[in-house]
Amino acid sequence: MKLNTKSRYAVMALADMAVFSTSKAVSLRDISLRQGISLLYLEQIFLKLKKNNIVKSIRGINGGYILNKSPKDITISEVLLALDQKVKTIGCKKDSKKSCNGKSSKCITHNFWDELDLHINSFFESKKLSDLLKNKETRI
Amino acid sequence: MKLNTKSRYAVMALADMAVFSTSKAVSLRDISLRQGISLLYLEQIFLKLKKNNIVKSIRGINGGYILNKSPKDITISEVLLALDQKVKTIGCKKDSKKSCNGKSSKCITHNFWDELDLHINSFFESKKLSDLLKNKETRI
DNA sequence: TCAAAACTTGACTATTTTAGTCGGGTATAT
DNA sequence: ATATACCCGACTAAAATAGTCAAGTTTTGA
Repeated sequence: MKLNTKSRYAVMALADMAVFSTSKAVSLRDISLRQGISLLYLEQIFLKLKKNNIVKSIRGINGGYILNKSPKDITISEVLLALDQKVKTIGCKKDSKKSCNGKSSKCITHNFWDELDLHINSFFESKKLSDLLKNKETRI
Repeated sequence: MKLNTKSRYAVMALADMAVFSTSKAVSLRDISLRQGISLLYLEQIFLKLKKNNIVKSIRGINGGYILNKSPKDITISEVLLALDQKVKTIGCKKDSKKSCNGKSSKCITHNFWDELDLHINSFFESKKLSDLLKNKETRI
């Protein structure tokens, strides 16, 4: 059970932006150098962040990305969602008529997984980008 | 971010045992049929559960597995641990001298991932196998 | 005693996911 | 103009997942 690197990098990159500039454009090249994340990979990630209105882009020389909202208004939940990473612990097929594992009714552990999903997702919803910057002992 | 099926099946199977018998041996064949899980896969899973003293086995005809403790004394945490599935959200390499992403100090999001791990793992530690059986509306 | 039920174990494999890279764009400030 | 930086789809190597397979051993009931 692991968060994938794409999501982790997305959060790292946004935190970087929040630290270094909330007003003027930050280039992916700078983020790449500071955070040690592949530039090409960052492009892929920011494409999604942009599509989900978490950042906006400025093209051309001196261009880059800017946070679309204040860090205190950006939840980690919406960042993960942008990367298609909502927590989904169970594999019980909900889409079909049969609910769990081919059985006709809810499996015995079904409610538990729902509870787990809720527990994790509400954590992500409660956390804002600004919360990550609070600890002064953490550094880039 | 998903729990793997091995862990999910392990929890399902143990819940099945807790429902059907806490005293006499339950064969994997029965669990397989009731829960719709491959018998061969269950064998692999129960090997680990046994190694971690969560269940004990009885060989021969009418053999099977028995819970080693009361369902109220088995935490989900220890089940996942038996399946090598502790939650580990971040990939920052802690083992090397350099801590995060090749940088020499903690990355900006480091504490956040730690907090997340704690949040999830304490959930698993607080939940007992017996908690899963409480909802009378859930059925096999 | 002996066959069948059931556990034991390691090795193997197809499929899927992950973690990227590549190549060829387009926009824009200087 | 041209370098910088965003845009975007396609591709791929490596790892993880979700099992299966083969070849046992142990125990019990007939």
